[in-house]
Amino acid sequence: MRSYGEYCAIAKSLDVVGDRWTLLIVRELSLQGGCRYTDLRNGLPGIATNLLAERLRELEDKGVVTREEAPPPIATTLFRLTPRGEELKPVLDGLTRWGLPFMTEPTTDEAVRSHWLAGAIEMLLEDRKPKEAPASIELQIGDQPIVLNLAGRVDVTLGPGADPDLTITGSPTPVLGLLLGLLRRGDAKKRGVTVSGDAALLDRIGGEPMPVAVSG
Amino acid sequence: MRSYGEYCAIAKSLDVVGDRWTLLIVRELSLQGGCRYTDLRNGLPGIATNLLAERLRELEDKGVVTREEAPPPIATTLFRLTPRGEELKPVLDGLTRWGLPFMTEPTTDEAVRSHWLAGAIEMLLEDRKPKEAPASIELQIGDQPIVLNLAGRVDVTLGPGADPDLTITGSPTPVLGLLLGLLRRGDAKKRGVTVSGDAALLDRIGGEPMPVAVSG
DNA sequence: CAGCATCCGCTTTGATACTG
DNA sequence: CAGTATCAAAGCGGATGCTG
Repeated sequence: MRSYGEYCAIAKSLDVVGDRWTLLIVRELSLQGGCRYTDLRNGLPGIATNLLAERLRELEDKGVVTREEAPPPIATTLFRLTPRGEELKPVLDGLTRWGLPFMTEPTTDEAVRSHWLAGAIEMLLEDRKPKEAPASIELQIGDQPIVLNLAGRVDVTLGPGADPDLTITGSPTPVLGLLLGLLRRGDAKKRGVTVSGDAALLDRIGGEPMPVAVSG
Repeated sequence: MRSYGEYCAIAKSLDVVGDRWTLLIVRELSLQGGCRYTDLRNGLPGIATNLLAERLRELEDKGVVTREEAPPPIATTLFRLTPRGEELKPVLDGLTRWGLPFMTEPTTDEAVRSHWLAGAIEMLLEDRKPKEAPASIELQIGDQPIVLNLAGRVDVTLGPGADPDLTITGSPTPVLGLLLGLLRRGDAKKRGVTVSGDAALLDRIGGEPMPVAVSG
């Protein structure tokens, strides 16, 4: 990308991560940790493969990403954020927060990936009864289950959980609305959400009040 | 800009503010408040005028910017951030922080504007002796003076201050280094910084420790 | 298959000139 | 002052092909 040529910290940042796709690549690496090229393509539907390769090279040059040539047993290249790259987390969090109001029900042509939602969920939810016994909630909303582990704080992992205490199934918006306490259980049910297990756990979690679209 | 088509808050944000120049336009309006078209052009050296016009229209459509047709006595259009636009501040702050390490001495082809630096300064500095009498420091580093008003907190304004207690002149990097406490007064002097007035005020201000380039 | 590189048509950007 | 209009250059998207 052509530099803005401004002696300004914001412009300098955008000189590095302001290109199309670049911050989304950082998002992938931030949410998923080390990724293979193929994992990245999967998490960035629609990116042209040459662009992905080029962006990765640029990010490597600029010290945001490292390329790890894994030894024989794995035999694949792993891309990873450098510490400097990890420092972009506050920027990603800021964009996540700001973008939440746009998260109305996904249209049919929109890609949905569980790990994209996992980041937002982890940022937004808290364990309101941190002294109670650990418990887990499994969400069925994307391409794979999302597991919320409650144990003083809310820890989010992907993939099927071992015997969750509560399972929630439905489309993204009302499920998120239910989790955030913006939608009552009855209203969520009307919008196709299924709750099975220890529903009391819903009162245990919650987020700061915010006017997100998921409530609408 | 073509939408990323992802059901992800970050991608949704970038669908709105991810275009080239867009966040810098938001920066201008955030730092300067209401701006005329010409003010924006001035704060965005290098932008093509058709692009500025197009971006402003898009931002207006998306509810980030409003256009105020001022009445006759002023007879000019004022662009302003909406409340939703103001909510981008955390994103701008995140980018400011992340970009600071890139702020080595500006090259000759880089534009320098005082108000770009003012935002970073206000974010980084604090009044460490909030109970002392109010005082002011004037910096001569950009296209216009920057005044730091110390009164429990550090308030930054542009334009010449009325009889500042301390005046600092020099090139941006060492002046910022001096302010942040990363550079001792002697070292700053060696790098061309002039300090005149109540130099004790330098101990009154300071920022959180951070490895910024201005120290180098 | 993973990790690219190349080619080509389309869109976006940049530079400049011009206008109410 | 606040924009349009125009056009060349750069960037992007999509398809395809190559290499270990």
